[in-house]
Amino acid sequence: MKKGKGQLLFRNALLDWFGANQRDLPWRRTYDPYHIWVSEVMLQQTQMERGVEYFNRWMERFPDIRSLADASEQEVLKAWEGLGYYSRARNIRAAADVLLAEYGGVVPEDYAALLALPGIGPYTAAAVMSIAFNQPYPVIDANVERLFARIDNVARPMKEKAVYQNLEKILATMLRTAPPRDFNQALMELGALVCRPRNPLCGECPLGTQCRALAAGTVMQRPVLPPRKETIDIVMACAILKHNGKFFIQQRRSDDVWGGLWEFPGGRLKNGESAAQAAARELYEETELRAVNLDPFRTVTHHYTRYRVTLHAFFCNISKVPEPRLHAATAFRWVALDELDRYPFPSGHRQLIAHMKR
DNA sequence: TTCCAGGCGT
DNA sequence: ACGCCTGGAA
Repeated sequence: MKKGKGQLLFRNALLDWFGANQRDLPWRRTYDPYHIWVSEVMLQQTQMERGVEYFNRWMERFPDIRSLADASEQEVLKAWEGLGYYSRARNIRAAADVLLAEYGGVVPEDYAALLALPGIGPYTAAAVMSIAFNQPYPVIDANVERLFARIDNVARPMKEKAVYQNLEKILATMLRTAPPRDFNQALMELGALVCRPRNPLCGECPLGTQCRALAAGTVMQRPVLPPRKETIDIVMACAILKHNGKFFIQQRRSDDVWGGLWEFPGGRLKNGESAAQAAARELYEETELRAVNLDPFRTVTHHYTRYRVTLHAFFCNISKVPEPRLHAATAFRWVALDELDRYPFPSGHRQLIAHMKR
């Protein structure tokens, strides 16, 4: 991008567009720092429409930092259920404790203090500083990277050090005169609504005359993305154990995938093993309970990271009075079908529960 | 059915 | 550098 006059044109066109086109979102009603913080973390991973639903439910349940700090981790995970990346929910909860203990329950207007909180990195700290407090900190998220990759027709990955530092410099310069709250939001909003990853609306873009990728016909090749990693298929089986009308669930360790969430015992098939054999074996290895009457129920698929999981579920019983000994989990419960909703489950297990209730 | 997004912690 | 997670778009 050109310096001086070019940057001024850029900023004015961007701010005019934002003034006329910004969406009416719940956290834009007050710009309360707690609202901005939670919405930024939620929106990092969630499409806007779903994010608004989760945000509104969250604020109803945890209207302020104190109510969040008073809540159990289970309640917080339940409110986050379905969003994925559950460490983020645990981190928000942990940060609320720190804010209460060290900052009187208030979000500090201090970049370094924000950065030191669990789950807050450079992006979120800059977003809270600029959007909540209107301070001149550049925010660089994927929207901003994509927008500038196209404006400047950058042929290298945006994460490259020199490329990234150049972008930081441009934004810092513009923020010397632009209003931080509106400017940063405008960049991200334009990236989300117009300069979209697929099907960008270049005909409606207020920066079209300044876009080098548009002029060069390379919009769809920008930004340059790193090569995708291969998807790995894995097959798993789980045992839905029913005894005296209740179902056995166990809670995953907090340092593991889906930490703190609940599940039916299960695991990966070994070489040459059938799904039913794996379900019974995993149940025994994880709980020392012996399955009888294994009955195929449903097969569901879900994804995490670069794995595609096919999960075979089996109903089963046990013959003797149960006293499980846990080897893969931190707690267990016997729960009636109607009560399962109170516990947070990973996506695949929630699919199974939905089928059980039909 | 496949592909895709995306900041933080380790 | 890599793992975390999911639902919706293509």
